[in-house]
Amino acid sequence: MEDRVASLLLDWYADHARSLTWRAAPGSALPDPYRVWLSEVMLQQTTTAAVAPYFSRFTQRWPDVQALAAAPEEEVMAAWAGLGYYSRARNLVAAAREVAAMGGFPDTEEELRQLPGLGAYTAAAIAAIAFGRRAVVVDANVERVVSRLFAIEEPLPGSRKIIRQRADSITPDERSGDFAQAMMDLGATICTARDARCLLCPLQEVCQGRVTGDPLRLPVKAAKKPKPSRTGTAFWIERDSHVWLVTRPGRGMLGGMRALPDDGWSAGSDGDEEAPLSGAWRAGGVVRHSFTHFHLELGVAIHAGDDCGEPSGLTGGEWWPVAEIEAAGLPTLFAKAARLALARA
DNA sequence: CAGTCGTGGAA
DNA sequence: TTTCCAAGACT
Repeated sequence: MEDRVASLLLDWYADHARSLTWRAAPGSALPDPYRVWLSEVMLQQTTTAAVAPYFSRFTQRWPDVQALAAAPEEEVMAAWAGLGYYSRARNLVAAAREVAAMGGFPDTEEELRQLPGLGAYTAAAIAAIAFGRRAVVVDANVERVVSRLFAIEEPLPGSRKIIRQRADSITPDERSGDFAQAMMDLGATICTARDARCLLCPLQEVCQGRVTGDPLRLPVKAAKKPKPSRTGTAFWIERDSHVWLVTRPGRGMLGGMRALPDDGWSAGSDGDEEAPLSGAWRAGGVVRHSFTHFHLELGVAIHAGDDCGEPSGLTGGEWWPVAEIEAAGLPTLFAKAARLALARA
């Protein structure tokens, strides 16, 4: 059965591959490793629809890895704003500089794995897709498809080991890049998390999950913890058509990103409501935003004393032209807050 | 190993 | 409204 899977899947892929700008046509020449790498990093935990416009902007602005390596990190971070998981952007720059110094991308899974931001999945994906190497590519799609295909009852994440073994057993020696992308397309369009459209599936005749019962209940997953809810405050301080922005510490939430000053809210505790500046404040509204592991209700406080003397006590930030706030590269949470403040100004 | 780390769309 | 989840990496 194992060797049947690749054949069935690759045949299906020839006709049903999704058309994505970073992807080569099935069976065609190997795509540019730079574009494969960039797309794979952007696609980590991120939908193709969200990635598409960012991929276009990045490749237009930085057409190759040398260009990206030469870019100021700050500009790359700002260009990444809104896409989330910002450590990816920091690692992207670091990896680009390593690759540029090496004279090009390494072409083995093991070497790729050493680059910052490349884990087991991404290294395997690039080795297979960009360099035609046989690699066992396991992402959430593959986990789901394999769990159903082999009717694996053990719940995730404990089942990862057996899933990898099973994925290895069906990965072909040739065209493993197309095979990986076919598995992901199958998981994205047919064998999805909320549906199992078995009648449309090219693997229906070999799928054990379909025979053994309800494939939708696979893979079994451990229950998730409820998200806590936190409150915090962001502060809008405007003088002479400029707003005070800070750059957040490199590590942690929204690390390295420009932001409005705030009162220290975090996943673990509410903000302390302490303003960075004395004087009168007025309420600018509330932003509700959900992160991966907690909900945040962020109040926006607007400084009313915009005609007093030079604000003292403001350090570690910069005055940013309000008219160019879009170019500041604020993460979505603070972009929402800024929008609110500007609407109430 | 389990927690941290964004965001927007779908149900 | 709330939950789930999408081409995971890192600690």
